[in-house]
Amino acid sequence: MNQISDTLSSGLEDYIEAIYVAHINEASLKGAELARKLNVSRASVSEALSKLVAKKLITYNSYESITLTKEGIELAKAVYNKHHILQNFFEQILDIPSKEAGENACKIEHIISQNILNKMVEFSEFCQKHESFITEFKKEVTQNATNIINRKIS
Amino acid sequence: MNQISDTLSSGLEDYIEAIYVAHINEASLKGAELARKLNVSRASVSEALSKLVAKKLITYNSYESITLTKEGIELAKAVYNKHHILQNFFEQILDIPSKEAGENACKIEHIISQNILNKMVEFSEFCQKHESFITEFKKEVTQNATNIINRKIS
DNA sequence: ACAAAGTGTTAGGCATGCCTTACAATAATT
DNA sequence: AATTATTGTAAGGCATGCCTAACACTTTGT
Repeated sequence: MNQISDTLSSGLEDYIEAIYVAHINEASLKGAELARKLNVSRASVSEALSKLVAKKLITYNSYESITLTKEGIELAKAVYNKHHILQNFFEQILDIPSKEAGENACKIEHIISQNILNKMVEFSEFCQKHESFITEFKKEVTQNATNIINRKIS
Repeated sequence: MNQISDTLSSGLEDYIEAIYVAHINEASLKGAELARKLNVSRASVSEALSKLVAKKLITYNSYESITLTKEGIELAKAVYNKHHILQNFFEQILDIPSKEAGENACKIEHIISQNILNKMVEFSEFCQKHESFITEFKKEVTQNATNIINRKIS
C-alpha cells in the first residue's frame, strides 16, 4: 500500500545489505556490480533500486554510484547486525562452517524475531565466559562423528 | 517446471505440515477447516491442495477429508521434525516463550539447512547432560533483565 | 572522435501465493 | 423434501521478485 513503509521485503533487505557492505568498505557501488554480487540481472537491480529510492533509503542516479541515506544506513545496519548475530551463533556455538553459516544467516535474518537474536547474543556471551563448555561440545561432536564413521566401517 | 518435484515451496510445506498434524491426531480434516487453521481463504486452500495432489503427496476428493500418501507422510514428517527441533532449541536453550518459539520455527523450518538442525539437536543433548549450564544461563539472563529494570528506575 | 565495452531501463513474461466475488455442489437441520 | 449452512471451485486481481530481449545511454580506449 504505502511506498515509504518502514519495513522492507526480504528481497529489498538483501539489496540494502549489500549496499551497506560496500558502504562500510568505502567502496563505490554501481547497479551492475550489485547485480553481480547478488547474482541477479541488471534489470532486477534497476527495479529494486527504484523502490529503495522511493522509500528514501538510498540516493541514486544512473551511471553514478549508490549512496545510502541516513535512514538507509540505520535500516541497513539493523539487517547487517542480524546477519552477524546469526552467523556468529552458527559458527561459534554450533560449529557450523563459515560458508554454510553465512548462507543460512542470509535467509533467516529476514524473518527471525529480535528477541531470539538478543538471546543468541546473551547466550554467546555466556558461553565465552565459560569457554570450556563449547570446547567440550566440539570435542564430543567430533567424537560422535568418528564413532559414526567407525560404525559404518565395521 | 516439473509438477512432481521432490522439494516443496514453503507455502506448500505449511499446508502439508498442517495436514500431518491432523493426521497424527487422527483427526479428519477438510479444506475449509484447513483454511481456518492456516488463516487463508478456502480458495487458496483449494489451489494448494490441487498442487499437493499433482505431486502425489495427498489424496483428496471434494467434500471428503484429506489423506496423506506414503510419500506425503514422509515429507510432512521431515518438515514437522524441523519445526520441533527449532521450537525445542528456542524454548529449551534460548529460553524463548513457547508461542514466539513456535512462530519463528514455522518460518525458519523452510529455509534452514539440515546440518544446522542436526547440530542443534546435538547441542541440546549435550546441554541436557550438563543441565547446570542452561540453568545458570537462565539465572544470569533474568539477573540481567533485573539490572536493566533497576537501571531504568534509578 | 568514434567504436567497443559497460551500464541502465523498459516491456513483456513467468512463478508463487494470496485475495474477493460469485457460483456450484454437498451436508445438515428442520 | 426443502431450506440453510457448509464446503469447494473458477475467474479475475494484486503483490513480490525474477527473467530475457531490446534498446538507450555513458564511459573507455585507441
